[in-house]
Amino acid sequence: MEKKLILLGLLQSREMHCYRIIEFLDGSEALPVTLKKANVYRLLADMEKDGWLTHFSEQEGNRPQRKVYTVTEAGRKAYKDLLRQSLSSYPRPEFPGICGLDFTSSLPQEEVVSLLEKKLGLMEAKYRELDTIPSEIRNSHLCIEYMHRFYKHEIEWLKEVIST
Amino acid sequence: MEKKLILLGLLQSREMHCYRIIEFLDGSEALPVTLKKANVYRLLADMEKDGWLTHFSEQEGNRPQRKVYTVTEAGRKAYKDLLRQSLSSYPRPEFPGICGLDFTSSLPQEEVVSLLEKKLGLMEAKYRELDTIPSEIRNSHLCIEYMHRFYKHEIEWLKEVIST
DNA sequence: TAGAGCATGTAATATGTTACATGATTCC
DNA sequence: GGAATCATGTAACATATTACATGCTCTA
Repeated sequence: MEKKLILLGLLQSREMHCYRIIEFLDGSEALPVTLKKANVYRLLADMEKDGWLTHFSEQEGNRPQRKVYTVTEAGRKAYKDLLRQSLSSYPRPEFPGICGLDFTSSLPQEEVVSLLEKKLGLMEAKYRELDTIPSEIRNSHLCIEYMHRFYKHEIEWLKEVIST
Repeated sequence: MEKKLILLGLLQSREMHCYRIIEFLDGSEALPVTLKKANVYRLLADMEKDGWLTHFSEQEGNRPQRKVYTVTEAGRKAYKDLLRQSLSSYPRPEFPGICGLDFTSSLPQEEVVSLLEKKLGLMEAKYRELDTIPSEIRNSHLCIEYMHRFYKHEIEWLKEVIST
């Protein structure tokens, strides 16, 4: 469970409440998996139920109370286990984006080309976004570096496909 | 919804009952998304509820009855819509497999290397599997060709990472 | 002083997976 | 003739997303 791994990793660097975590992650387009709000809430609750986290409540002014989570000893153990598993296993990657390519014969050629050009534009936007991250950061964050390269190949490939 | 697209594509080439579809897909490791049994059953039922499919029942000997699905006119329309959307959009790809790489500093270096070598082995197995598919098939199925290349880059990259 | 939007979260729903059920058939 | 396994599917559970709720604070 990669998402739990990420959350444990973050919370070990500093304790946070859920909203803060989401703020943190939602900004970063550079994350290799999606982590949406409601899901983060549930994951934290689950991990607390499993004894990996504890929380204390905090209140700022009249704002709603919020739960600040901390990693427990069991949580640090679980983190290492998850990490070992993540590093040694190879979950089937998924490419929903390319499923359509096997059915292009159902549409007129020119339409396919114009649709794919739209897709290409979206890819390039993503790439540019990662490309603006300074390379010293990319180099210290393998995930970002990975995605940077991925999009590059992706774009090359799609261009090749379009020109056929 | 890529999965529905794939199912509609298949069923348009020939009508089938669910078990047959699963047989068909489960063999092919070359599919770009996962499609598990129970999920296929649900997706077919959903699409029938939406009027994209109809079925008639069939029975062979004393075997359990089975539903043979056919694509309706509305289904063919939906198929084209899904296809257009699939070709023109670019859903965020996910790489759960690499999340761990940003946390390698939590484990001793040698352990990380040996864990990653295990991962590498799994990648290579996947690659070889796709590599045995004859290249004329790969060339006519862009999805397969795509994945073939993907794994190749993936392997190169991980080797590079390990050697650092 | 009303409406926009932040801060914080829950509920309802959709999607996907694992485990179980059940009668034939085949295999030893 | 009992054990595996094929053929067909359902039910229970796990995971993830979208929509909604609610009380502040700021701005026009």
